Amino acid sequence: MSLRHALLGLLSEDPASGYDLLKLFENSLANVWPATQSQLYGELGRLADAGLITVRSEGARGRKEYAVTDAGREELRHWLLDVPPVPIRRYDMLLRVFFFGQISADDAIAYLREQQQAAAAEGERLAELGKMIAPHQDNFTVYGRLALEWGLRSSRLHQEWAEWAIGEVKAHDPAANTDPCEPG
Amino acid sequence: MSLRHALLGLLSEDPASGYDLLKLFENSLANVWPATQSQLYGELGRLADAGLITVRSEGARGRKEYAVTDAGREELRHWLLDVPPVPIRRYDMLLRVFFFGQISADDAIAYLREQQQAAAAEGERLAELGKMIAPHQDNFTVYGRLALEWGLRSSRLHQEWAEWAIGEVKAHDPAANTDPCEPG
DNA sequence: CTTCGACATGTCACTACTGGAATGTCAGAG
DNA sequence: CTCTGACATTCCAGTAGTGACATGTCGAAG
Repeated sequence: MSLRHALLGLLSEDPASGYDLLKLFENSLANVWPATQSQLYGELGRLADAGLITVRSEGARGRKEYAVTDAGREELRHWLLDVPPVPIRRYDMLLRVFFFGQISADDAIAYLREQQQAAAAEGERLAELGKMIAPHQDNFTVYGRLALEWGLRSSRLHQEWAEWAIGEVKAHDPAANTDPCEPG
Repeated sequence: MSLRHALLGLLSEDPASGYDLLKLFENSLANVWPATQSQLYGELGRLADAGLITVRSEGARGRKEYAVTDAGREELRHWLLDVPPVPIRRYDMLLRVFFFGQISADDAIAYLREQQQAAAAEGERLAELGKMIAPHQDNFTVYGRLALEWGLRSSRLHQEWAEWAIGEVKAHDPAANTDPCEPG
């Protein structure tokens, strides 16, 4: 139920509509907790039903501006301080590695190279994102940078690991010949 | 739908029953793709319906030993070679970081320290796991070690990042006093 | 005045995953 | 002979997440 708290957290900084929140999400929270539009609106409804947020005003085009209530703020604090975060470890990418025995060493290496490149691209994307966001502004941005740094380090880890893993696969099957520098 | 392929992959090495697979999962795939018992049995049924696996024999206590079919092996290869892995990025732990503005710097630092310790513990667990599994044996074990190394590096990343983040939080709020070495 | 794009919300069917309960078998220890 | 624990499967209700579709408003450009 983290989306619930993500919304509560965003609304704690500033009141906003579902549409606003969707936009805010895009280059911040979506990087650590993606959500679709339908999920977001649904959760806002449930949050309002539970009294954790309220419709502070209704604007043009059916716009509903939500604001967090005292109960909501309390719930957010409780989540931040008392609820241990659940480590989510589902790595499609690593799952495949277990089954490298089913494909050739060359195919395995090609796979790892693709992963390395994907990680590099992700690193670039995050670096770009870092340049885009203003120097500091609000709390949200300041602390978001901590998460961004995590992403940058993670991207580096992926690249280095892939490099290492390619070496391992080659060591395990010396016949593999994807390196153009070493002719047979 | 990765569980489907995880099962196909396991059965590609050796035929097994649902119960066997559940055990196999525990200290291997569960680290990169957890699954509950109900999910596993359900998926086996669907896999059999789809003709990707078959019941090769029925033993005592209703035991059904499944084996992968040619279609199943083909599906596994296809998944490994042609389907790009979906990066899953849902980090409850990082989500909370965005909302550090809602709690005190001391609380934020305490949170980061807990994360650091959790990562250290996870590292230990994986190191233990590495000692437990036999030197090499089958393909599955050999390549599983690549995933294990990823876990070890990831654990180190978490620890180092947490250390760094604590420094950042302190720099942002110099009043924070959780470091016993620097008296006020 | 029309059309287009941004604003804005809601709903639906589907899949994946969680957690728990129910049911039963078989081998070995006492 | 009985009990326990490992073996073994099935079902179910509930939640979270996905992707697509439906609906409608408003301002500005042409």
